[in-house]
Amino acid sequence: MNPRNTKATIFDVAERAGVSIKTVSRVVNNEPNVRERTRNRVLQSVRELSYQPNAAARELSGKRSRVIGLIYENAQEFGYLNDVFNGALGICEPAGYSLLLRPLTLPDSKITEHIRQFAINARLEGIVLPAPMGDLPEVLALLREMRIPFAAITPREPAPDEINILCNDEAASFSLTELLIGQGHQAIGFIKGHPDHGASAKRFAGYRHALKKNRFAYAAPLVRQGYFDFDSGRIAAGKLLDLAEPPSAILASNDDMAAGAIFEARERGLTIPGDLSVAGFDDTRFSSRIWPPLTTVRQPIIKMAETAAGLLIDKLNGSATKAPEAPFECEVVIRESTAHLT
Amino acid sequence: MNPRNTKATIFDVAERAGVSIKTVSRVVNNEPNVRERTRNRVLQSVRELSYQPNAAARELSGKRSRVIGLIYENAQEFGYLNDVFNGALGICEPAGYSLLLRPLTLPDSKITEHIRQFAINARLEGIVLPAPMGDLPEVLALLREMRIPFAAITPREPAPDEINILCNDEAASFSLTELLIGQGHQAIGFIKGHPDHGASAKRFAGYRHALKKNRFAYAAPLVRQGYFDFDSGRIAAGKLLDLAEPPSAILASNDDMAAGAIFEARERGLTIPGDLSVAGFDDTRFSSRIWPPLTTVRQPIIKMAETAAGLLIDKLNGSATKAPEAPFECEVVIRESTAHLT
DNA sequence: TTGTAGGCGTTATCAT
DNA sequence: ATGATAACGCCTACAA
Repeated sequence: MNPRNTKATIFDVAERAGVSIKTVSRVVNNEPNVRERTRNRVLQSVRELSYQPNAAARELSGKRSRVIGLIYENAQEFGYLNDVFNGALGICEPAGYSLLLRPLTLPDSKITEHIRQFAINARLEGIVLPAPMGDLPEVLALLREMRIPFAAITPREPAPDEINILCNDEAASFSLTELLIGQGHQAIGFIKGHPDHGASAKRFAGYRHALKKNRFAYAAPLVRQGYFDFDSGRIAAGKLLDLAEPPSAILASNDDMAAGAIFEARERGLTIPGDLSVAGFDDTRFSSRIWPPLTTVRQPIIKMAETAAGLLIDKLNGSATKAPEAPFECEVVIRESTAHLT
Repeated sequence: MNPRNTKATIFDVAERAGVSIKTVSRVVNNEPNVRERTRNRVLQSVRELSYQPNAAARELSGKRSRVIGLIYENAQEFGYLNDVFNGALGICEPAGYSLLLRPLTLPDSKITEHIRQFAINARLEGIVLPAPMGDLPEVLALLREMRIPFAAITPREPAPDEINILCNDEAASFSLTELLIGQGHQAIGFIKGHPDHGASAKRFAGYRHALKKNRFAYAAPLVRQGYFDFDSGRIAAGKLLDLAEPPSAILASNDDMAAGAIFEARERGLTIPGDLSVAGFDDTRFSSRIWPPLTTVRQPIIKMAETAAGLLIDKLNGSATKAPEAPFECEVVIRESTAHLT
């Protein structure tokens, strides 16, 4: 297969092409001031020797590590993370960047110190911040202070000159709520997400807007606080079902909590969706595999992660800053956990 | 906090300690031949300047990249991978190694070429192979050829001088089968795992041994092939339930397939565990969250990954090769998806 | 026990 | 448009 387990240096290429190493360097790094013919000759040699620049030498000399970090909340839904990993990895590798992962356990009072050490030790050039990392003010402040470019995936207001990827959570939540309303549900419970996550507010807002538009009175008891995890969804659903007039449908701010709600309902002998409709948010791998399959909202997470990594790399490479991305579209996925009120 | 975003070089430390850079190098790398007093003086300076050796320079000069790769099957069960990541990451970081992830999609006819490129581009010093990567002969052959040390997490025979981490799958499968037998089940269906995974054979062997020990006749129709994924579990369960004399219990070789079996049973209007008991293997995050919660087997995956990474690093650091690890213990977790035959 | 010189493969500077 | 040469920070000989 390969000539030899990689070895060719810039000198080999230069010799073979009959030029100096500096010219090779110019070509390899896409610098100007190389005659077209020369460039081609060098490129040819590069191919023939399957030359790969030595990253260590590059970094030592040029100051660029070509390493990007990805910090994430450890406890989190892995379906989301897996998509983020795949998306980011798929972009970084071909672009010649390494992606280093760093799980963090929240809440973490020393989070800035942890990130600082990570950034220094790994010589990070940039950082990808999947939700909810981009929602933490102290993290953003640290990165700005350290002047490390980052790309956040979270529904916050895009700060000028900063990369931010988001999708239309709110519109999707609105649609989902209207779906439930259309199915005849009069009392729709809502389980809020973790208050520190930007998405929580958006999803709640969509719910409220749908109620208002359809002239439903907002009933505070029908709204419960959750924290995006299974157990909190279970507890919140329990409170909802304990109500004198319990809702006939529950909209949870993510699928983990929706699964918890279904679990709780089952414990009480309720049938889904006969006695209770349940919908979630995220469309994780398991959303379609629990019984009944969950009505939910699918975000194009892989694409969002790809875009985040891509824009970050563009920035690191000094490319022109792209126009701010429009929000990505979410898609409502209707399955069997919701049904018409009979 | 930090004096300055890291900068001190070996020269700064040498000057401050009044020694040569070589002496500093010796101290930093724990080499012998340094007087105790001198060593302390150097260490002191290192601390005062919060000196961190420049990784790039180190690699360029010393040939060591301190990068470890982790290749995994992309489609795989997340819960397993998440534990593997956390375990390996938790060991690598403090030891001064970077862990680079590389998802692979199986089957992959060019897998050796992909791994070769990954190893070369990332300058890997070693590789961690979670299941089922360590079950692929061509992968092992490649790594041996390239002389890249690896640590495999899979139930294969430990080759001499190679690191292999495993747990007693077979014993656990045996226990689980006996549990079902003890519950009065006379016909126990079995869904085999992917034939290319080492664990599949072990788990099946445990099932057969339990049958034999309890003087159950082995009935081929009760054994179906699966591939560790939800759908294959669903299909296999369907065939079992189509039998003229269907089993009253099904043991699936992993939880994904067990979930598929439950799903299929539900579709047919069966009650779990009333009409059918179902057990799995892995205890993923969702095993306890589906309804009913799944009886399964828990492997200490995090510890196994930690051990794998730890032994690999020891090897890379030239430490004495540890004695081969004893298999890790699995634990049967009994939940509501299995019950006495009524 | 400690220090000196040379080189690792690139990029940057300054000529030409 | 191209090239010679000096960094970059560390480690491995080889001396002392």
